[in-house]
Amino acid sequence: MPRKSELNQELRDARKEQILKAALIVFARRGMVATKISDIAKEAGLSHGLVYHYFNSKEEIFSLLVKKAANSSIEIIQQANEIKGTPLEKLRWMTEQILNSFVDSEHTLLFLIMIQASTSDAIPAEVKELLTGDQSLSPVMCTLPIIAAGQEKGEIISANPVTLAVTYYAFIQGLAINKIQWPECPIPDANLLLRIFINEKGSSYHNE
Amino acid sequence: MPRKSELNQELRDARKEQILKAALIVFARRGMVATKISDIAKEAGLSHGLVYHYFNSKEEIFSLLVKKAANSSIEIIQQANEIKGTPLEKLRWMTEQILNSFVDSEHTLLFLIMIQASTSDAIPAEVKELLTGDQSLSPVMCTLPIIAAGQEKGEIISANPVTLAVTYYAFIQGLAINKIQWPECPIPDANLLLRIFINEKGSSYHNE
DNA sequence: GTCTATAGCGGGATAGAC
DNA sequence: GTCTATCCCGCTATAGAC
Repeated sequence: MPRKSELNQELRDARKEQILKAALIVFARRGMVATKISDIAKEAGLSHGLVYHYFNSKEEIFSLLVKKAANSSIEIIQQANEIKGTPLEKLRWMTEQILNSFVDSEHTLLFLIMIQASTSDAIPAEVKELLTGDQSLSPVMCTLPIIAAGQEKGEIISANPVTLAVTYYAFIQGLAINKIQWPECPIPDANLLLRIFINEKGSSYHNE
Repeated sequence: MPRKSELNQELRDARKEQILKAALIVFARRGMVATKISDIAKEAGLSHGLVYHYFNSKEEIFSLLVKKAANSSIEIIQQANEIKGTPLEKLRWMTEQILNSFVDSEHTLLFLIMIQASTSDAIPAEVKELLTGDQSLSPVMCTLPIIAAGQEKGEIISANPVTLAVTYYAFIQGLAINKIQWPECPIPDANLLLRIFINEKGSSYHNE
């Protein structure tokens, strides 16, 4: 492949990234339906016609962002599974990663995109399926084994693991939403959130 | 006032309620912008023209629902303040009320309307002001005195009260969102949420 | 009071100039 | 590759029949 077209490809990819980045901002703040292609174009600093030179439709752009969001959220859980430590330490590490990511707005915005995609009936079915496609990849499902292991070990209270996971993710989603309403809102420490899990009485370290 | 027009007024109000109820359902699930007047009409079982006989615009309908949602959320906090008991007992009562209301879908939907109104830039400023108008009436602000009193008493851990309140409402909002993604999802017990507040003996959590 | 028909406009997507 | 002009559909809101 000649040098020139490689370079062109890179420029093309950079432009696509630029548009996606702009789209992320406006989609997260206005919602998919309320966002006009011209909003994205204005945010990216180019004409609305050019957006269609790089993407086929508004839905395609939104869809790519949903994919990106879903991947990065699954990735964190998988990384948590790989680090060594007790189940509770894995949960703490994961929680810290997520809470830290809220400082950087890009991750928060990706979270909001995912919430929109899963909660709004206005999102086309094909896009929603990106999230529900493989049930076993849902954050709640991926987290269950860690919670169960922690219960086995006595580190985590013996409530219904699904309820615990739901509650945990409710917190995460709620915090992401809060962040957009009130960008300077105080982000709690991971330990505060983990209090819902921790079995104070039978402390983990003496219980084996 | 003659009897007949009183009766007419009642019928008129009932129709308005019918439309509002239908609007609540579709607004919550699709978002304000994505909801068409014909969606509301279809849900209410009448023609789209008739909706305009009772309301002036889509925005007016949405706005009325936001008002209703804001009122009922403030009401719960005020009621919590009035019951007798320790601060923690007030928080428990309030949490139980809210979690119970999630069983009934109308309250959950009102919650979602409020989240939309406060998070989306696509919502007209006049509507957003219904929520931000009096800062001192925000749920976080209303809850701070209860939390502070609980800390005074030693019932509640000595973290930053604003952070605690933000975390608490993040849970609540997150659960409301969860409920629409997954209607049969397990709703946690109030005591599980309250674990973030409770100062158990041997708890080593400190902040600031 | 309730319906159907339609005016009017805004925005997604495309064509074509440069 | 980038822009402007425009097609065309769909939705809000209104008009007017019954």
